[in-house]
Amino acid sequence: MAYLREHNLPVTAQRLAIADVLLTSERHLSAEEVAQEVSSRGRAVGTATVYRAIDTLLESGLLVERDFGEGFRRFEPARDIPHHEHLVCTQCGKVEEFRDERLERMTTIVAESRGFARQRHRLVIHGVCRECQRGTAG
Amino acid sequence: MAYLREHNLPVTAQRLAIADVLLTSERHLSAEEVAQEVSSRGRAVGTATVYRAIDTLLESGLLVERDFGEGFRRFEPARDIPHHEHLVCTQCGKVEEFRDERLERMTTIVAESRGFARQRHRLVIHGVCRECQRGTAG
DNA sequence: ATAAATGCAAAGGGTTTGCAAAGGC
DNA sequence: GCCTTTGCAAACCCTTTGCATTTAT
Repeated sequence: MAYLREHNLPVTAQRLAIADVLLTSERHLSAEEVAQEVSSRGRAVGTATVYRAIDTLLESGLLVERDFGEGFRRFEPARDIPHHEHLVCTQCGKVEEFRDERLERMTTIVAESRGFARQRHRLVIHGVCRECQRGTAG
Repeated sequence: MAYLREHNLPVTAQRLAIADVLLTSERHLSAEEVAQEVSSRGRAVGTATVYRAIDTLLESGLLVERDFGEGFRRFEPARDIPHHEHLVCTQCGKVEEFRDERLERMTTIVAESRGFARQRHRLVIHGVCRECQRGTAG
């Protein structure tokens, strides 16, 4: 909300609720999940408002968007972690994050060896998490 | 077309044209590009037909789908290459492929260290290709 | 009071589906 | 002829946009 004030933007109840849900979440939420969560906390919000608030948060740099190839985007708070990769469970959808310096270097080397000026990369590993491996059916 | 016969599926002109465009392409085509290319070769096809033909080709294993985060899928023939990564130019859209054994191993190790049974992974490096670096505007 | 945010609903892009017509077998 | 494929259009999902209304400042 400091951001909102700094930019002379109205601090509305909806924006605060949406920002709170998104920026304190431990999970990677979709826009729909944000709307549901905000609503379940007593303050219903329209889909458009969620997307508009997300845009603002993305511009502010407080939020980061992810694409796990599901056909829609997910969002996570931009914590202190500069860059990290994702490990996604193909059964329960759980997402774990990890960081790997070697991978950073490797992508730069590969890019340069082919004449590309590396900008960024995206690695997603799909697998079955420990819990889902135990219970055969979840 | 051998596949079609083997599975007792009708060999239609549309399916052959779509398969020909997709399986002989050097580029990573989108569904729309396939439709355009087929049409430009004189045989107009409906969008639905393109998608249905793509489904068949994906099931057959002759075609592989890719997601470069553009909001739609691209397809490439499943050549002999078992698995490879992608290097995408953020200016002209050119896609280069490369293979890296270390990356394969690395993803397995990372996944296992976190209790995941690795299934697959997806790495896309974004950058600016040599040609686009030369000409400032293209 | 002004200027912006909200919410609804309609529109948009990519993809899928229903069904009558066309076509391979 | 039987059965599948085709093609159109409508439907679908996620997201964006238009516009009247509400709200923060």
